[in-house]
Amino acid sequence: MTEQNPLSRQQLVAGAADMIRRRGLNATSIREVAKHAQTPLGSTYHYFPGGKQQLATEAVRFAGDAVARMLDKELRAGPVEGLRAFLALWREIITSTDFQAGCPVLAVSIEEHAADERPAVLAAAAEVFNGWEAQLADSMRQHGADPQAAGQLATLVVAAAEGAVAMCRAQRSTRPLDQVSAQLEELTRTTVCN
Amino acid sequence: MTEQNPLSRQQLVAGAADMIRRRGLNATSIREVAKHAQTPLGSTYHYFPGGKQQLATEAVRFAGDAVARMLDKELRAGPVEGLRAFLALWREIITSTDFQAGCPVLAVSIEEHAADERPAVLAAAAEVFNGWEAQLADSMRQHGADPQAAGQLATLVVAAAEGAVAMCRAQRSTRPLDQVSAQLEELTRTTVCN
DNA sequence: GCTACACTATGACGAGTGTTATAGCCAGGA
DNA sequence: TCCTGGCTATAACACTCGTCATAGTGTAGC
Repeated sequence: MTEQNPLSRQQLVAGAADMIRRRGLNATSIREVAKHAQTPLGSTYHYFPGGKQQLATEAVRFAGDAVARMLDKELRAGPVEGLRAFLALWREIITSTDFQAGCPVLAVSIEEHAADERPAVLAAAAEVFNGWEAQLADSMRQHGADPQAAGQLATLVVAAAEGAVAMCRAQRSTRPLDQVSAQLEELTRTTVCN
Repeated sequence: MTEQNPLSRQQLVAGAADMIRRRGLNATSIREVAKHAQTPLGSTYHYFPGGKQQLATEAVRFAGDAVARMLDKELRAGPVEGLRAFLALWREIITSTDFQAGCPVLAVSIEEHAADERPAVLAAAAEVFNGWEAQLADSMRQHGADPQAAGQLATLVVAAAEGAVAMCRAQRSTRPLDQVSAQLEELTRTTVCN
């Protein structure tokens, strides 16, 4: 078996994303990511010469792309259906892990970085957030929503979903996300059918 | 000077809260908290025999109480004014720290904990979130809002604010919070004057 | 005076961290 | 056959971490 290199690489990235969304960036060590992916520690620095920074950045992009692909597919049925799928995805993540996992993009956004530098992983997180927002807003606009209102609502959707997921983990309850979901759906419905 | 003991203790708690909201719980070491508060490391374990767990728990409650007191005061002018103050506080925190600081309660909610245990710090975070929600919801109800709608909207306010603050840090821009603020204000206005 | 006790100073323990270096493996091409 | 180069194995470096123990300080109350 020759070309299992990219396979190991992908497992590393996926494993890192999974650990980051459960424990946060700082508590995710390269050693444990490698062990979890059954990959030697040395290979990590072979695949990711940029070290932890690069691995984390790719993990954020990986998770962001997975959600974006799902959004792209579900939004074809309309903005409300896409929103519902987006919220259902987060609900599935927190319930299927017994409130242990959240969003790796959020996790990365609130952790340490020196005052003067702007780590690549933060920039990746910003891009992911912007991408989700753009997908949701575009879909609303294509269904007759006021362009500015669509942009604002898309931001609210992402912010409320991310915040609600964190609150669900703290309270060990899906109530925050469920309550937020009901209101976001209603808002989207009225914004689309303006 | 005899009774500066509680002063050191308070500085430790306040410093821990500040570091947690900037770097997260895991990147906040007791050594650095002690150094920042100009307190010996040994004193930390004198004041907080429960170790890091206890210090973090008190820091979360400290930060939560500070916001709760502010909310209590500003909500006396009405739900919309209270909401405005709530959102302005977060805006001030992120701008005055050049997007370095966020919410310690959120930070603590998304970090590591073993699958079987439920750390005290997580319970404290849940209480803080519930407290903010209750304050906002009660104020809306006292101003004629539908009880159930008030509860839902209060949850949305806290979730959206927390999520928006994190997004602002990632994007180094107050835009997410500003857009979310406009919509939450509008929603609160229409919910109160039902 | 002197004891009691809140607090400090200091150092150590074992464990874990990111990162680097070096030697070794083993399939593919010449 | 040899050699090359992607990958692995292993160990080490120089930290930092939470926590504990122990000896020492100084002030308050008797």
